Amino acid sequence: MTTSPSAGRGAKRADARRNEETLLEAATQAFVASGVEVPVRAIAARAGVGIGTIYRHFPTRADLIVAVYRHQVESCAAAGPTLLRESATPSTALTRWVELFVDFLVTKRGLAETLNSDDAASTALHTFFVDRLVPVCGELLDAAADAGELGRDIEPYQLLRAVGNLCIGGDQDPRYDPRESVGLLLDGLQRRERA
Amino acid sequence: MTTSPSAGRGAKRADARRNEETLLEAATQAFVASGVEVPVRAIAARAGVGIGTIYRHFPTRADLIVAVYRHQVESCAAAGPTLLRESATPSTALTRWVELFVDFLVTKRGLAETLNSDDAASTALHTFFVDRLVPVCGELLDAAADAGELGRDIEPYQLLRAVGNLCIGGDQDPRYDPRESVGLLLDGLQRRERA
Amino acid sequence: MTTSPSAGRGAKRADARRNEETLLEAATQAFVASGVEVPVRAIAARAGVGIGTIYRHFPTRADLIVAVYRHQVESCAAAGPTLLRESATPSTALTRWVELFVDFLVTKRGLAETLNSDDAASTALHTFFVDRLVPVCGELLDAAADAGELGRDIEPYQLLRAVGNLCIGGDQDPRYDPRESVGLLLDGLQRRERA
Amino acid sequence: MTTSPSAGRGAKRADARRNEETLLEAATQAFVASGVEVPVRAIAARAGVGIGTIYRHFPTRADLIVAVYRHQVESCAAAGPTLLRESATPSTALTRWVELFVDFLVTKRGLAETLNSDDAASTALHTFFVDRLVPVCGELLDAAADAGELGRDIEPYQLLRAVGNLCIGGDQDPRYDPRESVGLLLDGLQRRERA
DNA sequence: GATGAATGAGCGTTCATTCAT
DNA sequence: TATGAATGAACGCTCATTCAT
Repeated sequence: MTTSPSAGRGAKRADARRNEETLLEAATQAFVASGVEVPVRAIAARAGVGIGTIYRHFPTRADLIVAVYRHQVESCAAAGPTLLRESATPSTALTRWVELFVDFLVTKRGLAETLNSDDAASTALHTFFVDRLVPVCGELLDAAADAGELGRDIEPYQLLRAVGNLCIGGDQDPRYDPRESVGLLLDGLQRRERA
Repeated sequence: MTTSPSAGRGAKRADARRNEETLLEAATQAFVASGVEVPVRAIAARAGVGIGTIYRHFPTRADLIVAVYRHQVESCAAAGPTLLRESATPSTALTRWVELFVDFLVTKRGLAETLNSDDAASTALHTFFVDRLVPVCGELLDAAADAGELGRDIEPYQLLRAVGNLCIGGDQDPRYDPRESVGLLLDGLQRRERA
Repeated sequence: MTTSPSAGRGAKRADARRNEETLLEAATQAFVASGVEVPVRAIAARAGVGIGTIYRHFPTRADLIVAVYRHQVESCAAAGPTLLRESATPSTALTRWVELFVDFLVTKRGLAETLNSDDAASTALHTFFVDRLVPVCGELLDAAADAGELGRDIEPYQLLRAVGNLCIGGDQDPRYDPRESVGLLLDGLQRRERA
Repeated sequence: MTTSPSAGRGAKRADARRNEETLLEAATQAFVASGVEVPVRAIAARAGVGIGTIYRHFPTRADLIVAVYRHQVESCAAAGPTLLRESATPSTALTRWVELFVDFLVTKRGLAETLNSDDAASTALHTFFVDRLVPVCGELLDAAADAGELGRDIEPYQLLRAVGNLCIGGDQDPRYDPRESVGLLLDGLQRRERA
């Protein structure tokens, strides 16, 4: 983001930085169009750069995916405390936060699927999501529990995984609505006793 | 289409039949070890047969997958009416049936994932599951609704997909328990009012 | 399978003979439908016999092809002397005989092509044709030359190959007519002097 | 589409260009040795390059075949008008042009055969030949007809096919001489009346 | 730093041929 | 003798990854 032309050793940086931006945009589009498993070539072509350039900036596919979604994951993480402050109840904050997460996932074709793969690239991606979102989710769950609004104990990781899973295939199939599923899950969470 | 094991009028059938069993076992193991997308060669190697043998018995990957899981899906489908008869309430029957389905899915690594893929083979598999299980699930839901035990309307397909999704990655990761997720979902289903 | 209790060693023969007939018919049809390169399996399927049966009767593809066309090649060979006797001039006999040969070839999809291949099977086929037809063609050419009706000397093998080649692809392509080509060739043969 | 060897603005082009040459040479040799149906792997091996390199330069087999023969077909096409100008009579020009075509075909083992195949690659090749050579042949035929030197009407496509067919197997077999066959055919073409 | 040509392992699939039944 | 199940080499093709320019 530093545009200062004077910088000296920063000169190349500006170029590289811009290239990286281009790459991220292209990857974002490619992920939307073809899923995160899209061939690297396709991303390079979309960005109008050589394939080697991708590998220079992002040695593994995970690096690229993480980079593409970093901002949004950060936003989502940041939204937790905010929602907690601004919502009427912790439970409402939790619901709204989960909805944010779902909105994010269902608009990223193939992302939820990839979070469950077990190749090296996907594991790194998974780790990134977990590291950033589990703590936030934990705070929301704790607050709701402290307020006595939760009928059950649940680990934040368990909840995030459940929500993430429910989002898989959420586009493409008109007979399946991830939001409805997540709604049920959250209802179950708040229910005090079982039949 | 005659599957009766006694029927074959040819002498060779016994041999081929046994080979097919071997193949199915190998495929089952391979699916568990590497998911249903495992290369055909790997299955052949595991079974100790030539690659052509696989193609003779199962011309498409979908044929093989369906064959591998047919018995268990049929069992699951058959269990629906039985549970409905033998359980104290339709709601209990539904819960138990879903648990059967979950038990099936979580012990088949990669199966739940594959149900969400969109290549030809996976689509056939998906269709097979849907055709057999959606009607059964629908009966159970209807019975529970008629008994006033359901707090929400839900389409059987939607429920099955949600449950199936929650089972993804259910083994392998000790921090995630699909049964807990499904329990929450079912609780949410029975909940009458939302917070 | 032998139902005649009396027959002795001739009993099996009849069966095998009939089987061979069936095979030849099936092969003939298959050759027409898909060319002589049709997979062995397809011929077996068409004949309703096992694939092993083909290999028992016809160890190589050439054996089968030769068997299929033997009758017609023999007929063609036999027609030479007859035409020579019955035609007004040797030259007319030659023309008519070539026309017979052309009629044979253009109705056998892929046969003319195969006569030019160089794998083992095709070579055997080629040899069979040459052995039977070259002498006949030679007699006709000699007779025409003796009658002073030929403007040029030509070896019978050379002529047969030329005619055979002109027949390649004679079906299928409406823009090419082998008979016209052969007509030109024969005209050229009778022409006395060149421009 | 720019084929000018100097034009490339990238440094790498020279390298790739040379590699393409190598590929074309290897393909030419492989076609001669085994026909144009030679496996792609064999061409790659002959060129000493990876199989992917072939696909990079020539996405389909047809592209490769056309590339291999383009220059010579173009030369042949270009020779038509020249011969017409420089020959004593249109008929002589036609004869010489056909001889050029024959010289080309008989030195490309398997090429004439392939022109008659019907797979996608061969069809493309066929089309390329037809598109380039039929018009030229047509001009020569027209000129000869206008000069009253032709005894027969013939379509240029028909003539080219006949000549092409006569060249099949023209090497390899010392008993068959395509040039003699073509000579007869051309004689037949000029002959005014039939016996 | 950027490029994109080259690589080659790996995939699905076909089919001639063998051989146990 | 007939069968057809089994074999496995071979093919076309894709694409992640490396590396010379």
